Amino acid sequence: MGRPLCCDKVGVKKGPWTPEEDIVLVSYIQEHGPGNWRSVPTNTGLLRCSKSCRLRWTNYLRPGIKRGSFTDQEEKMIFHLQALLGNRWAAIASYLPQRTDNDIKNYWNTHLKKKLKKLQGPASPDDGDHNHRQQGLTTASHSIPKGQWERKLQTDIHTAKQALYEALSLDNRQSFLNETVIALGDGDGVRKGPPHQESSYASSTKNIARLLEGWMKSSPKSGQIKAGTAASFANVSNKMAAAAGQSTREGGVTGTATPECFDSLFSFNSWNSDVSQSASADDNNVILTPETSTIFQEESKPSLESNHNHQGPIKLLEKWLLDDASAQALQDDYLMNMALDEDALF
DNA sequence: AATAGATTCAACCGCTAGACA
DNA sequence: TTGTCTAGCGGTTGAATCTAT
Repeated sequence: MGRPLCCDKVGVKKGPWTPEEDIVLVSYIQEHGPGNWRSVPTNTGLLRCSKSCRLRWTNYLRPGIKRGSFTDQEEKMIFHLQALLGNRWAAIASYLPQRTDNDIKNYWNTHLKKKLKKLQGPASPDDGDHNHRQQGLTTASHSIPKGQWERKLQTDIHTAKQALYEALSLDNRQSFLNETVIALGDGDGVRKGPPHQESSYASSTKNIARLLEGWMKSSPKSGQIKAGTAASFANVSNKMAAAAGQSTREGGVTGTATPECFDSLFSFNSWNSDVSQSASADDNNVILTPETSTIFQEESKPSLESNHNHQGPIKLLEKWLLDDASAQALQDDYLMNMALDEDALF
């Protein structure tokens, strides 16, 4: 009796999620909360492995996710954080509450890496993503197993500090930022128009609504979607229908259509959390849900909470990273002198 | 208009850490 | 201590889409 495979190849669907599947998943999580992913496929009837469900939730359906182009500040933060943390996308994502690690990773690989290469001019044949870091860190994530490279990272933390200091030093910092901003704003850094996925998804949201109407009339195939899900599913479908109508009415399908749909879908306006507050800066693309607000506040970005509870250097660093205005106040001398003790960071 | 190459990003895969028995 | 299981992470892939010719 081997261990039951998470993604049993037989009978497990792969590939892009359909809107119907999304709704089933959202409905289920609305009702039961996230977690216990292993039971999700069983309880919902979704032909997906638990991993796939979790991924879909965390990367796409989870409330508070902002989609669409990254702001300059977000890009700067990613630059800084990547320099500081390396390719630890989940850690980086914890500083960008509205972005998923997958999003940040993709954005780094597709946009920022190139910007960085441009900034640096002709680079070594090695990966550009590590070039700006100190040699001590360069190969860490490539050739050293995770645990070991963590240790190496700690060993080399002072080297890293120096690298960061140099990058952010009084003279360099401004120019670094300027260069960054210039490079990031040089046209191709600006996304032209909404991502196609969003519009296609948005339009499909409308389709879901229609589809669901039919679905509600002729109840789902038994076994396809479990009974417990059906009630909230119906609720969701009604709201989805309204949302889809709204997105259609509001001047065609745009890049913001999806969040609007979801926002309307859950008629949620007052997610009073740090996440939503930070989201409010440019929250036209934020997906928020209501019932989930209490559940998800804690769940959606667990690391956030712990980060916010952090005191000391990491807290200040966080402030520096999150608050452009405070950046000046937290200059290099602080960065150099702050107790970058390994325990605080890792 | 057709095609090829480039780009994007959602999803998958494999691995690891942590919890638990 | 050891083995099992689950959740989570980072790297990679490939289909969809865009852009250039």
